[in-house]
Amino acid sequence: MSTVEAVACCGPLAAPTLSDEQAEATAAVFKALADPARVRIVNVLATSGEPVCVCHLVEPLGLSQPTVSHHLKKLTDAGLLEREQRGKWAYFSLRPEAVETLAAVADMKGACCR
Amino acid sequence: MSTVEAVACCGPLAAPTLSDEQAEATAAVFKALADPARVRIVNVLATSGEPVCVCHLVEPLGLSQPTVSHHLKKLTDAGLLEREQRGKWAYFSLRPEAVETLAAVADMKGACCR
DNA sequence: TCAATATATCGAAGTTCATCGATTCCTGCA
DNA sequence: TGCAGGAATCGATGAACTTCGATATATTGA
Repeated sequence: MSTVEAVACCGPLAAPTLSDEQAEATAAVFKALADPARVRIVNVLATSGEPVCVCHLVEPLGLSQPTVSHHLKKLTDAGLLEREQRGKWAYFSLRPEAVETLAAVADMKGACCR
Repeated sequence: MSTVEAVACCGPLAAPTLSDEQAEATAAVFKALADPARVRIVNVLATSGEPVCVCHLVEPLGLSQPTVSHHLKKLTDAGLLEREQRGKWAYFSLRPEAVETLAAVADMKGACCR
């Protein structure tokens, strides 16, 4: 399914031309963020500034451990997160490249209206 | 369901604190963009610069008229689009306020890494 | 008022998704 | 080598989503 991360193939919403693949990838990136739990995860990682352990996400999210793991996988598959193994714990962080790309994809202030 | 438009309630991904309502609204905005057809619609509206008639969207999208209408409703309900009736035609355009908000919501360059 | 055209709504079918409990996999330690 | 604990995968269930054809609504012009 996701042989290549969506964030690496997506095109800006304001792109002059947008291929079918780019439109699909762009939608996939937004789909990765289209859930309250995943918005929370990204928010925690963005405000933390450093990698966060899975065990520190389960309780704040109020979801079961498998469900949190499921959401982390979706975000990682989309290319937004990076996984790092530290001993028996798994740490996740935002990929700086993805942060940059996402901001560029969602920014239509230049090309659009008026 | 959508008594209030999501884009009016959403909070930035990098917000220092994010209420449950904000997380939900932010996810709803991304969900509105989580489909290739809707990405295409937004792209057309962003590059067009002026309102676009529904009849000019059906053919390029390669979808049936009811399906295009469905996607336009989703985007409008989220607060991203504005509908304008011109005679028997319906014209849609990006809401400038939503363009501004979306860019701010997706921008984590400030709070995050580095 | 009636016919024609553009758009929205309805109902249905098939697919995808979120969530959980149970289980498996992996890592460090005794 | 075996055990303990953290995290990922599996299987199932119910909800939500996309898509279409058929139909309803709305607007114009005759």
